[in-house]
Amino acid sequence: MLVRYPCPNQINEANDSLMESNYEPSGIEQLAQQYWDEQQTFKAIEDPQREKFYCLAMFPYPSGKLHMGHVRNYTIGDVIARHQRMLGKNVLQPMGWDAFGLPAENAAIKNDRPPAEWTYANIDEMRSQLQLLGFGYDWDRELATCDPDYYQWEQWFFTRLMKKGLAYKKCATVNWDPVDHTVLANEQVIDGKGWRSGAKVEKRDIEQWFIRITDYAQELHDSIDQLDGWPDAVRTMQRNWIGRSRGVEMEFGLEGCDETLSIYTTRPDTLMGVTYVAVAAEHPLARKAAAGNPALTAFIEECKQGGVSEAEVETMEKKGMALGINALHPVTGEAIPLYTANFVLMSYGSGAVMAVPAHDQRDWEFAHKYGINIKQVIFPADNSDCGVEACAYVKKGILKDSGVFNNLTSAEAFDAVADWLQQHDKGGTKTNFRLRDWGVSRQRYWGCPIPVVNRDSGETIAAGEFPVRLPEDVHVDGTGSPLKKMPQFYDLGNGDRRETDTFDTFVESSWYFARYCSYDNKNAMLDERANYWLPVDQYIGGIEHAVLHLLYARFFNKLMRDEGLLQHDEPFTNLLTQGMVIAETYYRSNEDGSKVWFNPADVQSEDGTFILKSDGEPVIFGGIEKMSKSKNNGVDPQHLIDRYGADTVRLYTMFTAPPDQSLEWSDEGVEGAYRFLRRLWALAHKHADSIRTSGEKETHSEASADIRRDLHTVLKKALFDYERQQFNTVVSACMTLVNSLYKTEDAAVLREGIGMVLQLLAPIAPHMSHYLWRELNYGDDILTAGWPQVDEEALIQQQIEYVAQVNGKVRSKILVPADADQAAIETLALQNENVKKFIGDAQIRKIIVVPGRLVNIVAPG
RNA sequence: GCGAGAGUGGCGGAAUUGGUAGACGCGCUGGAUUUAGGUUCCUGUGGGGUAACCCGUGAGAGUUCGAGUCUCUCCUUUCGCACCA
Repeated sequence: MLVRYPCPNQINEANDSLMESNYEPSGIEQLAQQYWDEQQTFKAIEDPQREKFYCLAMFPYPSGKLHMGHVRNYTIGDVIARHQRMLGKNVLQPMGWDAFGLPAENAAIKNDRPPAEWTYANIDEMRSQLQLLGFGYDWDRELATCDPDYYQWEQWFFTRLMKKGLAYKKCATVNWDPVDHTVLANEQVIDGKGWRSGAKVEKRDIEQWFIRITDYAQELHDSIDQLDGWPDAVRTMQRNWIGRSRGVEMEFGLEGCDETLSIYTTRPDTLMGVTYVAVAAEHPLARKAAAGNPALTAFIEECKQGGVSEAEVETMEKKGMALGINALHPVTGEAIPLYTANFVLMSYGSGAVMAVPAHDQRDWEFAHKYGINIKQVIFPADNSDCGVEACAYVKKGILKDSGVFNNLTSAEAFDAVADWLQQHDKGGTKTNFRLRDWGVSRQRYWGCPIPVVNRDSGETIAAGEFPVRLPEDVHVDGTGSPLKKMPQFYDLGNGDRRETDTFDTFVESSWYFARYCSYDNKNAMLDERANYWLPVDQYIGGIEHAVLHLLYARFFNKLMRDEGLLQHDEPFTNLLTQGMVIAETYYRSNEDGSKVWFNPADVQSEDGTFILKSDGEPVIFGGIEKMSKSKNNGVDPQHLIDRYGADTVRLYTMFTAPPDQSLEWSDEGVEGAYRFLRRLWALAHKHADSIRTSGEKETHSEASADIRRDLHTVLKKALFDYERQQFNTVVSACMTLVNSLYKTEDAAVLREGIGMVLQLLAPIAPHMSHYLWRELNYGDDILTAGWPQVDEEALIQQQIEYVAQVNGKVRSKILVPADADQAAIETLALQNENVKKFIGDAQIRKIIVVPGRLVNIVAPG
């Protein structure tokens, strides 16, 4: 009997062996998963004697069903985890749920169902889909961020930060929907209007909690240098986001009052060219000036409109209005007009900027629009012509018309201006960061309650007991957080009111990687096990998280370290940023300009146009976009698993594109992946008997030696590609191996080659690899069978084919004995007829030999 | 607006990192098997040319014996921009 364990789908087959039938994935996938289950293969146990490997893919938001982006993300993670396991490491690969967030509230409004219920149902559905795909998770460690056992530690930790002064309250600007009376996320602001009400969104300042990430800006910036396992693009983006800059901070006086206005600039060399100062519309100076000035009042009202996102603020039309008050230049004492402008945000720095139109393009455009003076003070060092009539001169140079700073270079002027300000007690140099403190308050229900109590006296105190439990039985109607309507939640008596804001969900995702290590600890946030597993050896997730999530997680790691909970400085040693899964989009326009999107599966191409299968009428091609519900271009992984099995889905996502590039969906491509697995299955089936009984390296004819050289050459490349995580070419290599093996009948070579393919494929298509490994008598468990090794002797060849070039162009190919020296190679090349022909009468200037590759004869004619 | 990427056959992509451009797969051509369709197997497949050869990696310049790869300019496109996750 060949079947070692029962298979429910195959019991009615006439033959007992699955090997005798066509490739039928569901049976072998169930068997393999059952085996891993029984063996507890993926249960992670701390063992200081073994080298650990912590492999983590970013946990999903439980939005409903798994989508292809998830499948891709978790397949990459599982391939890496299984590969490391086969290399002998003690692997931890956990899974959990980033379960708080806005979509649950939207679904609650739509379906009149509490967010908790919806979330837990989604988690159940998605968990079973992940299990179908055969991912090797230690499910004992599963966590959900909406579980009080999880978020109580976050609440406890926040109160520790409060005690250290690392958490504090201040005013910040939010998007306000004046009709729904609710705060909107940037995502909910569409063209400056609320997404549900359609009302024009306003800016509003409210009190919120912040965490002092700026206290760690320097360390977060400097330790990027240590992250050499991260893509350069991500490191650069983080560096730019933190935005360390050296500049000067100074005080501008105000005409007719004792107060001063603090302003920071990275270009103090242009200080003598300042011709106006702009403040935010919410700035006290602007409000004061607006009293009794209807035009200015109206303008300030207008500035309140629109959203708060930086992209929106930076791309809108720049507008301003003079306040009729003057600032005083810190050096000359000259009166400088004050403006209020819509692009200056109150919650940004001091809410005021100095403007030098001659040397900053945005200031230049603003000055032109409002007829403000433009004063050039920087000139090119080489005296070349550079007027500022057409645009600002933004380069550095020599100072003129700058009083005591005349004739200095920009660099010299930087220090001279800073010194002057310092001596006159008006400012000095300052290192600044673009990074702002992290606002963590959200005026939403489905999140972790911020564990503080507001007292009648205005005092705010930390909660004393954890968890501060979020009530789950609620009704959400879209007009603000239900918590605000629940005295049983917030009213603590004696005028004490529990905070009804919740945390930004980025707080939960900033420390989950550590909690997996101490998942069952009821008494502490983390324990010693965290120091065994951390840092995460391989982190995998979308490039869209390059800045925010990854920066916050790095920050939290350092906070936890400084609380004594962890030892290491950085949470993620290696980072792989996977690309998106994209597909074609098709639509029809409605009369009102809105679009109806059709799923690509329902569209077919006919004579270069696209038609909907159901009605035969044309649809418009909308480009290739990220798979999404809104564009209706998603592919349901469940259908694919049902039809082709998990191995085909996994193989396809690995084969179609390298992990870090976007993956364009193709139904034909899935067929191709399925075809390859069938071809491998058929090859194994054809030779099953001889493979089972063959020893390795028994008979080797010359033809077999050639095939073995091909096999090991391809294996060498595949092992290299595993190391650099380029899995698409690993799959290519497996296809090449199978193609080669179809050309031999040598049982020993077949046994060696098929074993090689199964091992290379074990991380990618684990079910079939597991099954065939046992069926063909290679061993009990392919995961514990080690990792294939290249036989260097098999690679040796007597003659090497060289490319013969003349002047860099390929003219011929020559066979060269493997031990030939440079002179012999040159001679062979020069003897070649075609090479001779192309040299002709020209004089040979140089001959370049690249060992093992090519010879290039330089003979320009 | 600011920051970071990406452009290679009909399509997805490869090129051992400056050394034969197009591996592997999809699609397509022709053939075999099949009652037929499907499956499977074999063959060919960047463009031009009878051929010798010539031209080809978004466009244009540059460095080099040699450039898809390095440098500069431009074009197109994707991602992020602090309350989507």
